[in-house]
Amino acid sequence: MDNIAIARVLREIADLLEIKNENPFKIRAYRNGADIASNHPHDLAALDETGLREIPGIGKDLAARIREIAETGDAGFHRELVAEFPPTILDLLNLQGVGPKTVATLYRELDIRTLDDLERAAQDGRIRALRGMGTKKEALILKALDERKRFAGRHLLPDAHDAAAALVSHLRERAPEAVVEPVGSLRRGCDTCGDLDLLACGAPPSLIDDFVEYRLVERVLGQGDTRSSVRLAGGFQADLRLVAADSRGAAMQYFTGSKAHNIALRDRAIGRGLKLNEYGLFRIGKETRVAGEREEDIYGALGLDWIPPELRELGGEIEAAEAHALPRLVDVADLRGDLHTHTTETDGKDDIRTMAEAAKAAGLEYIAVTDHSRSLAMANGLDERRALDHAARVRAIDAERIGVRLLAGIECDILPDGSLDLADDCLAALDLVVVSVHSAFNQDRQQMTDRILRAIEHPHVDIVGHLTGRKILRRPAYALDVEAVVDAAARHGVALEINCQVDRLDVNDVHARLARDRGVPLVISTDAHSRTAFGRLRWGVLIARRAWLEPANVLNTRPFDAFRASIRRNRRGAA
DNA sequence: GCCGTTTTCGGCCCGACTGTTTTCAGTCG
Repeated sequence: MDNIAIARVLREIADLLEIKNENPFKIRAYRNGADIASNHPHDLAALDETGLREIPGIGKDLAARIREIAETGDAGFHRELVAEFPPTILDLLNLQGVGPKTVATLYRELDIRTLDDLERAAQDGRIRALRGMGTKKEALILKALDERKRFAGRHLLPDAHDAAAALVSHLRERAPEAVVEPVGSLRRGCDTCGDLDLLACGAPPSLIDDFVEYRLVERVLGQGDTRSSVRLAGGFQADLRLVAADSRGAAMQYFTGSKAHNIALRDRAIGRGLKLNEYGLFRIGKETRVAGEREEDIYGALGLDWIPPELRELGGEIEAAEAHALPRLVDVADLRGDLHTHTTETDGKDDIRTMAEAAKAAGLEYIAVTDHSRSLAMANGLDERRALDHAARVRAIDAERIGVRLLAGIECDILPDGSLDLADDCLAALDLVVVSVHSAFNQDRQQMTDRILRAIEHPHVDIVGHLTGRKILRRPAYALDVEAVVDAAARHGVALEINCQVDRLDVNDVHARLARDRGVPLVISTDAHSRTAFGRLRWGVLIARRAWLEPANVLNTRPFDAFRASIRRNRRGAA
């Protein structure tokens, strides 16, 4: 049982307890446990009860449940709940406007167990007959059922950025005197976004009208004096909140989240006789305001350094801020090179020189040309002869000193048995070797782990590309013991890539932070297949920032010569 | 269910909006 599977059981317990109208704090404890499990870098199944209880938020009961799930695949407590309620009713919870109380009523009064049951009941007019419900609620349910079919789930980060930017500029035109900006998961740099949260400070109330009249609004979910939610064409939900200009810092803090970070911060406020909400930080009793205009002042009044949004996930940032020990996070401007690019020699769209010029225009000092190897036939992958000829062409252009330095590299396939796709003498003759998995994704966890470990042990390997193979919103990562791979990378001085393809962002923030903690160097690379792709370094940088990476943790922040000296093949005494 | 420099018991984050109600419960973020 991996952490995701453990998290799923805990989350289902929380949802079912909520439908059962149990103690809300018990529900929160389970939900918190699920969050801890899904974000924990180590396998919880490998920890004993004592080890589990050392994790804040995991106590006696949760530790026992997690052990039980790890050993048997399920928990007796979970089975008892499922016997009480059919698990299919959890689907109902995902509908906009349907919460646990409604689900419980629907099940108790009308024996509604599935989305189909619910649709029939709404169509037959049986919902409106229930106490506390009416025709509007019934219509809302039908609407939510319809939208669920069309807009499922989350969106890629860059899509969310584009949609938010267009909406922000619409609002800024209507209220030039106001400060309008994205908050929420967008500001925290999460790798997917569920909705767009926008904050407007010092705007007239009429901005709410301008918001709901935006040309892409398909449905208004709610509209009041200070906030509104809409559904946009394309599936985004957008939320706008208005506050006075002098509450901007408090509101930004509040609406940036994360939820867990905010709860911890408000808890800290209470401990100091203060109350924190979106309008400011107040002294309880006297109701005087201590801070509110600037985020820095909110954190400062709570005895903390200002915390960058990407770190606000309750992953130790509050303790670090208290100790003045927050990292100086890596920034796009720190990056000097890109170590994963393709050309027309395999499946790229542009030739070596065009890619080099584009990298230079993007402000980079060096790139590695890393076309595919032989076994990726679909991409016209290179055999040894072509790889060396291609390397000679790369070096010839580099010798012209065109303003960006070039490394002759390869993205070499890791074959299913863990051997590499090109001969050792060829790999030894290149400047940089990135190795990646492009085949046999369905190997079991042990096979895949052994496969990648074997590749890392190969003396000519410098970097592992897109380690987990995930395609965001399309396919999950393959089964892999990431911790074992990270430890091997640390032993052999191999770097891990943060791949900037917008649907990869692989490794993710959790794994990158684990790598940092174990002393594994990282690189942030575009995997560019055309001259337009260098701009996407910014997405990888967000992952790096969420992983607490400083410039020193990222090899391609170094100048060209220092970078070359830092990769495995060029280090003295490298394994 | 978790937790402890007020506490091993008694706390646990906060507010806006909607619909169905005549004062509030449910949902959401």
